[in-house]
Amino acid sequence: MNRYNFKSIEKKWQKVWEENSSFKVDIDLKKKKFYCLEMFPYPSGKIHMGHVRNYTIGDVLSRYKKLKGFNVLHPMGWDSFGMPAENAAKLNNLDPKDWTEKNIATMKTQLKKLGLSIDWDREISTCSPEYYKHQQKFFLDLYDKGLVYRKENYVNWDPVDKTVLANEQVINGKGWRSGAIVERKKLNQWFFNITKFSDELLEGLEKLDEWPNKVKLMQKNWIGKSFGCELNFKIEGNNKFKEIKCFTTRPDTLFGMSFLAVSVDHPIAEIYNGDKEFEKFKSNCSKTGTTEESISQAEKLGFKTNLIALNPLNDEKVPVYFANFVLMDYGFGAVFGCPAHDQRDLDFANKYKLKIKPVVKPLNEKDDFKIDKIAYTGPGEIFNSDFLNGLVVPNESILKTIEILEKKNIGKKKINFRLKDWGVSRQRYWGCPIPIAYNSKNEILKVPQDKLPIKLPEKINLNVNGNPLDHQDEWKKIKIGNEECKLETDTLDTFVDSSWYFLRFCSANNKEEGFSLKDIEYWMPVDQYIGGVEHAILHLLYSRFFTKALDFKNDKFKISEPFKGLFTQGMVCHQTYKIDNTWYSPDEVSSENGKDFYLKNDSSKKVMVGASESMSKSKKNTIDPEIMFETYGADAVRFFILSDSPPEKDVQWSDTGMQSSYKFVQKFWDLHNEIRDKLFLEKSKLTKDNGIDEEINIFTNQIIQKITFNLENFHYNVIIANFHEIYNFLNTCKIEKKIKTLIFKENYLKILKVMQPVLPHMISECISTINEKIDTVWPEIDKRYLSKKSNTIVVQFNGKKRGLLECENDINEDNLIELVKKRDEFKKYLNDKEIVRKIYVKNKLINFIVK
RNA sequence: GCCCUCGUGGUGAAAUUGGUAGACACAAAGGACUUAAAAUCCUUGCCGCUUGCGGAGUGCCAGUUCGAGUCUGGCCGAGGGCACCA
Repeated sequence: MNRYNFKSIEKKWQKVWEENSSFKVDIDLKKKKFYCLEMFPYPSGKIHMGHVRNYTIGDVLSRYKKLKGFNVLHPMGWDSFGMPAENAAKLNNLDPKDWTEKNIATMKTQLKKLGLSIDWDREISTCSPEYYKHQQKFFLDLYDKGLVYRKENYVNWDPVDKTVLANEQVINGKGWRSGAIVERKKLNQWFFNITKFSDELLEGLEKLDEWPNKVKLMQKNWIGKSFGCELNFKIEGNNKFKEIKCFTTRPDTLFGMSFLAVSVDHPIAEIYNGDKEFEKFKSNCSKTGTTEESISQAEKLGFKTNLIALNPLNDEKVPVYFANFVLMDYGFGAVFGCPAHDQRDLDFANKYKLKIKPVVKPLNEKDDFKIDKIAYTGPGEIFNSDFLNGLVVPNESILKTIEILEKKNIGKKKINFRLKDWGVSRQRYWGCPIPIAYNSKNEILKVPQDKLPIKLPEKINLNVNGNPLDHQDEWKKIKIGNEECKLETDTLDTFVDSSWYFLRFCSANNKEEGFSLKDIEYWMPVDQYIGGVEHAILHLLYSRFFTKALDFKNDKFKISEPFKGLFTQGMVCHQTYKIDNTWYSPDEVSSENGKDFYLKNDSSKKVMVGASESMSKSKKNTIDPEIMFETYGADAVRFFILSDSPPEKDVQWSDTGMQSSYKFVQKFWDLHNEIRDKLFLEKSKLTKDNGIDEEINIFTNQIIQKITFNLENFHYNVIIANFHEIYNFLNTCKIEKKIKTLIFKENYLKILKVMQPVLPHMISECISTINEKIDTVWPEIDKRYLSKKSNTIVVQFNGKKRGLLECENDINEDNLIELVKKRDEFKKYLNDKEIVRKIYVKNKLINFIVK
């Protein structure tokens, strides 16, 4: 038997694809385009299983669409600016550029080994001046449009990475990369005015019907639009502060107000400058901080001021508190407290013995409706509220109240967003330089076009405090007009790099422009974007913003959303192994029975088997893709990574699963060779056999139908099951000696074609061993074979399945009933019984209701 | 606390619109072939009794329906997101 040698055959086909530029594409107006894009990798060193899964999914889709006749753009590049390069370089005295380029070379080789259908002529790397020079132009373009500004403000300062983090990059009060506790620091920073597009970004979500709802919802919550009312409260007790502004979404509960709460960062805090008690309270607040869990448990705390606020509706006087649950950066940093209808306010009121006056009662409640420990936030009607009484909550009450408040000049309608502007300044070397300079008066000047790009200096000393670029005095010098100026030394957040790379792929080799309109008009939007859900907010929201920012004040740019379809794949998990606090990798442990694990080099040491978790270097539960390619071949790895779970869910790596995928490849190859001998060799005599031909026609068309459906719907795990069905069917045919007809041969070719996207190397080889051309056509489905000549009909009595009946196709109800009555096994259900009702579902089921 | 998603055999999972629950695989047990192993193939997989059949069965409890994994309501559990966001 001729064993399948994946090593030579995979190499062979990868070479063929490379030499023929098989996946190189250009605009072809005669063809429909399909732009398939997977999130590009950060070149950290080697690819990991997450990449394998991500790129396999995209590759199967791309190859399928190509066979379907689409002009498929499937590019790859490198998100190559960023801190790991700088940190690694610092540590080992290297240049970030060298480190990055070496990693790219390694990972590119690895990706090629996976057999991806990439147009490598379009490869891009964001750290190359060829890429970032365009980004600098876009920065200036956005600056001209007023979408970029500089302001001094408090920033999230990561003391380990010595850089500024965006709000989104602060997770639980810690830097997303370093894990260090983030500090507050005042700095001059560059901002993108993403909030200008708050509404558009929100509304755009509704049109993205090929995005997972989960992601859309996360973005919606992140943008956090709320509708309410801005209110002015008169303040007594201090000459300087006569008024405090509040934002509320529940103006209709204003009659229930019993205190006013402001943030400790509110301007009125000035009154308490130097007050020891207040300082103590303030530092207490910052201890509970703005960070999650700890805070959610934290008690509601207040600091009573000497100020009095007047309820604008009835001049009722209420106390003013500083409160730890009010944040300065949302609304106006002040809220009115209505304990009856807000749980936080209620907890606060109970603690400080403040009045609790209900003003909303559920319908059908009496006027003595009382609030105890739980605030009432449900629907109902307004009461205890003078001229607001009787309004229906919430539909009528909020709008009507705002109307009334506006008429009385007390407040006005207001829409508030949670979204904040995107701070893009980073005090790092390894990023895109910001094309801005400052003259001696510290005025902001754009770097003129003829001085672009501002290239990063190379081979500089990175082991300095703060931003290495600050120390590059020569590099900083730039002459603008007649003025000696200094370059901005901040570089751009790397999320800027990835906010437009999908446009660059359309014109990857255009030296003059970042993209050409002609190219993006044809290729954009990305038809299918595939990546991890961890980018649901950051990257995906920034990319949407950047696209809208380019579109802003630009009639020629006609794209408003970059990604038409989005698919978020799950993670690759593996069990973890641990002794005490030391992690061990899967190849350091072994097990005889699959339950108890011991160290390989010391079998007396029992290993604790932990939960299956997402593969990570720190837990050492990783499997190296390259070792898998070498052991089992790329096709088998592709097959396995798709097989076990639906792609949107996490998948558990399993050695036995991997081995069985390998076995599938081997046994299919063997079977193929037998089929080739029987059907495709010159000496083989093909016959005609109506029974066999019918059977193979039905099977082939049905399986192609299933595979096509599953491809279109990302049910890739089911496709693998379909492949097993194919093997099982063909193998049964072999055993039953049915592989001998001309029709069989035709069908077998079709079957090979639909298997090609998943197993491109082996199937290409299979097709070439039977001297057939690998054409670019996905087989048509012959619908005649989708409906069978006969059907298995379920026979039910009173809704219970009592048997099956094989009937001719489209049998009419009366004939079917006759058939059922004839059968012995059904007689016991019909004897002495009256048929009350019959439900017949054509070709599927008949249900008798009997008495 | 709020919002979202998901609960199907020993395991990973299938089941386009309500219409044969458990496809396909992994693991296990038994068997066939073989001197043996590998490979391959077959059978079994909840409960009850004799082959055969009957019963229960998709987290739990109700409901709608001739018929519910699928629809509705309530509960329990797991995962994810957001957060004192007014």
